[in-house]
Amino acid sequence: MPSSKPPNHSSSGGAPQPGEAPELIWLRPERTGRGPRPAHSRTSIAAAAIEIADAEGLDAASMRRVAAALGAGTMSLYNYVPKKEHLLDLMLDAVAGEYDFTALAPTGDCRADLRRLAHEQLATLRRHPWAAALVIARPGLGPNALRYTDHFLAVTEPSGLDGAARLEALALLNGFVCQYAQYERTAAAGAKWQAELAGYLGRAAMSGQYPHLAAAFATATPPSGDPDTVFDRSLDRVITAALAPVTPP
Amino acid sequence: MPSSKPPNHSSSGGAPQPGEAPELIWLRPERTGRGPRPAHSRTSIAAAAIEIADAEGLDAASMRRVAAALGAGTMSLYNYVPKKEHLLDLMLDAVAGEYDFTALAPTGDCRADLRRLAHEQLATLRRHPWAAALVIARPGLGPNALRYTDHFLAVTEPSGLDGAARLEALALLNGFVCQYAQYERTAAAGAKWQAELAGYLGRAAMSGQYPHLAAAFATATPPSGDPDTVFDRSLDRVITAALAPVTPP
DNA sequence: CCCTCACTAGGTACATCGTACGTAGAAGTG
DNA sequence: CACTTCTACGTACGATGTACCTAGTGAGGG
Repeated sequence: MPSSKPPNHSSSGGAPQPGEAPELIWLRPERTGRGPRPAHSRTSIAAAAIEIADAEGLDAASMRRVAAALGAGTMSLYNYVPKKEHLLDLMLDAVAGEYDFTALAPTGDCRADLRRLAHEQLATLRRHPWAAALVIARPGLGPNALRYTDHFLAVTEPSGLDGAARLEALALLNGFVCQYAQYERTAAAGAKWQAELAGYLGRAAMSGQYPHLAAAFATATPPSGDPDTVFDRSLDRVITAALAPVTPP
Repeated sequence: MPSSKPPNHSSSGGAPQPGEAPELIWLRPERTGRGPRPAHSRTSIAAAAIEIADAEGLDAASMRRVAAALGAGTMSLYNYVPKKEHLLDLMLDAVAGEYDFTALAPTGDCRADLRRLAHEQLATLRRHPWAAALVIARPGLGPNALRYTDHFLAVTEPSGLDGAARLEALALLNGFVCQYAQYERTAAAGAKWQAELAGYLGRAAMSGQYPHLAAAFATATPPSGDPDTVFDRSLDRVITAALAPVTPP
């Protein structure tokens, strides 16, 4: 369609309409009003994709599989999701929509609120093991992600930090929780190879090339309590770091 | 070389040999001694793959492309790298081998050493933009990664923390630096869409659905100094968090 | 009212990916 | 020497994302 659309149509408010289609899926209207009603919605598409990804992993959520799960032809999906990337955006935002922000309403105790929020986030990421890697890789700008950001800003209001610092704190905490979820995931996946891994590490430690590693292993207490304990311990440190005033000294 | 030749070839020393081939590539010997000499080495393979990934992105480093860059047939590569995953392992470990640990030798000032190490790591991740996502997703157990771990343990020895706590600190710091590198990457990639993104966020803020976000934007100072300043500021906080004693209260 | 055309649904086709499998030959061991 | 065990590589298969094309539908302007 090289026929350039004339600059009519009074671009939608302040939206910069550079040339053709916007890159962010959130900038495309879900429905324009003309033509037949779409048979599916973004939320139903995201739900179908999430169900597949939860059950069989992110790779299983291919365009074909998702379309089939919706009872649609493969290429019909491209009317809703111009690129596979955008499907991931929809999935992520749907996951971000699982929070119950009224139950997490700010209590005035900033640290406690953040702890609860982080635990909720970890639970969500455990429910959707594929999500952590995506959250790290992509910005997340859908309506639910914005709602999450807004909630975070509300919770951290009593901290005395300004907006920018609180957004940095959000990134820090978000990153930590995702990281931890990822760690749990690889640890669970690697449990089968733990035996050969232990042998490998043991041999590496005994090789003398890694003296400090060997020393650390010698004084290690493997279990160190249940897995949530180590999360809580690190979480507390990260919250402290995130809420620290901008220029301590 | 502690890998003493086992008297019987049924079990290789302390390595648990569950059924067939080990899952970690580091558990397969690079050379068994029998048959013709391999025409390539793990390091040369990793170097070729890294060159491609640096220039054209991680997706361009396909088995075919890497094999062609080595002047080998596609399937020959599978003699060295039984799975694509393992190629990524090789690449990551080669990147981890770029550190000059003698130049980063511990000085006794734990915080300063960690700052230098983190800056070196950020520089490395900027040189190889694809690496951050992989470091987050995979454990990293090759010889160079182990050397890095050992160095980190050496540097943090004066902190007074035990081995386990220092490994947690490593994960925390590592995660933060990778996260930051990823953020830089997506920010750079999104610079083109910054205009439409700004419009989108502005409209979202004006919609009234995100009051705290709108307030934060209203008081925002976009540049906030050069990008390294914000890294340094957060890095300091994360180092503090990572080195905090195990049970503060 | 009906015409019109933006929109939807869906099929076919292609390049590219990872990799299973089989064959041919070379280097080390007995 | 023969035998074993490795390397090298071509062919082939299933899966993926998606460009392009054909129909058909239903709301808007005349």
